[in-house]
Amino acid sequence: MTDIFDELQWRGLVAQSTDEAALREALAEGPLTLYCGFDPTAPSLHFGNLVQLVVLRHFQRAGHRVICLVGGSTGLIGDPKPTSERVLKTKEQTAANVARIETLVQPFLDFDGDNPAILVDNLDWTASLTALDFLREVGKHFRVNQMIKKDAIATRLESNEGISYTEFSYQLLQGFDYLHLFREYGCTLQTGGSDQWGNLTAGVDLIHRAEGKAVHLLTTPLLTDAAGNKFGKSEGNAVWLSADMTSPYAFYQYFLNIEDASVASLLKVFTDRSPEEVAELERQVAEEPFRRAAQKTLAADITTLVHGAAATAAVQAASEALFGKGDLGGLDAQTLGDATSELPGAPVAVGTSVVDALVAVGLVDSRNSARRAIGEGGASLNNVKVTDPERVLGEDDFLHGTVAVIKRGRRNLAAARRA
RNA sequence: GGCAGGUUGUCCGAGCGGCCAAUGGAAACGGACUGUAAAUCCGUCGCGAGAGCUACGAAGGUUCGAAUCCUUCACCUGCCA
Repeated sequence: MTDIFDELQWRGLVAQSTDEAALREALAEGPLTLYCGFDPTAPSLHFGNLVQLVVLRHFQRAGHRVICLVGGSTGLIGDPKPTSERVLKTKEQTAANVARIETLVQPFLDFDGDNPAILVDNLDWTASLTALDFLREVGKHFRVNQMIKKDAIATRLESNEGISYTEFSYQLLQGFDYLHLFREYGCTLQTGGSDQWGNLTAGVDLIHRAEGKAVHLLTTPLLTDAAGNKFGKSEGNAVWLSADMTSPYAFYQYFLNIEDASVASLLKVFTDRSPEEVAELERQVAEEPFRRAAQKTLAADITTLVHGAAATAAVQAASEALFGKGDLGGLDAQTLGDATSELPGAPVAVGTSVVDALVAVGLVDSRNSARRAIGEGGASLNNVKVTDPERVLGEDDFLHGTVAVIKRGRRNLAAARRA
């Protein structure tokens, strides 16, 4: 499988593209330049952005020139969400987010070699642009009649939320990025999530009008589980790529717990596994599901990609120790220490109630729900179910005198470290 | 600027003076089952041990008593200027 388009298609990374035949041809003719934008709406990138990074990675490895754009200016405006108006971020916040994202992106692409990826910030070419010039040079090419037909805009216009002029203008800015990169770098392909289609086409139209040239788009599908829900939420929180926002342990666990029905497709999307390897893992899911070989491979591969091999090894060992059979008391101090260091936790003093410990350690967010959890039989201490709501942590509960493992539900663990 | 409608818990959405911490749905969480999966069934779902406290855009007011009535403000929507 040498054809990049075929490969992306097999991996389930192609949702929609402009003129597929023309794009295939362009890709086959030789290296082209493409870009994908990331808006600094948060101090990190998340699961959804990971899909885009993986796509860029494939393109770079196939010999194409990749531009990674961080939206220092578009982030100040805000991409219209179909549901509601965004709250504007301050310039300082946005700049800080840009800086974080620029470093975050480094491991996914090769910025040095002989086909280096390029990192750009659209603030560089929009900051000095005056409103008048922008309206004259960019705005003149846009028809409001078309702009209001885009899904996100249309939805907002119909809702009682409305839309600000600021967000309405977003597509102009993003379109201008593509035009700029087309002029500066000869960029002729933009990739992005399928929900971005409306914004992406803005650039294609703009280039067509301003330069009379046809350029390409390629979008990735929204990844959903068997029930049609978006992936990328763990415990109601986004799965972030930054270790300080989603720990490598939580990150690994998220993928380890992917439902059977979805592992194969995620393996294709996120790992470099070949069709043969994926087929073999699928077979194992069907025949020996309890081994969860596919989930383990998926979790290990992605964690390695995002956090590196060392972090993966640590997190795998911790998972083995904490979820392996046998009671925790049997673990030696070293293993226990390493394993629990991967867990979220908090210092807890001898004599603290289990209720307070559950709260302190972050497994529940109020003492009420801690009590509820115990009442439901959903809390355990060192893998032993806690039934007495008055139970207090004693000396002996801190294994090796240092840490007690608190569990809520089947798979949420935290460490109560002796204060 | 005028007129009309709207703002409820994570989300959607009832309530229209006491019986409302607030119907219903979704999400989420827990238990049973299994495999740290899915489906299914059962349960929970503001804070507080409790008395109680805090909540229905914000601030005041009327009332024994307000999410429900009045006033002002903010924001949103529509129509008219």
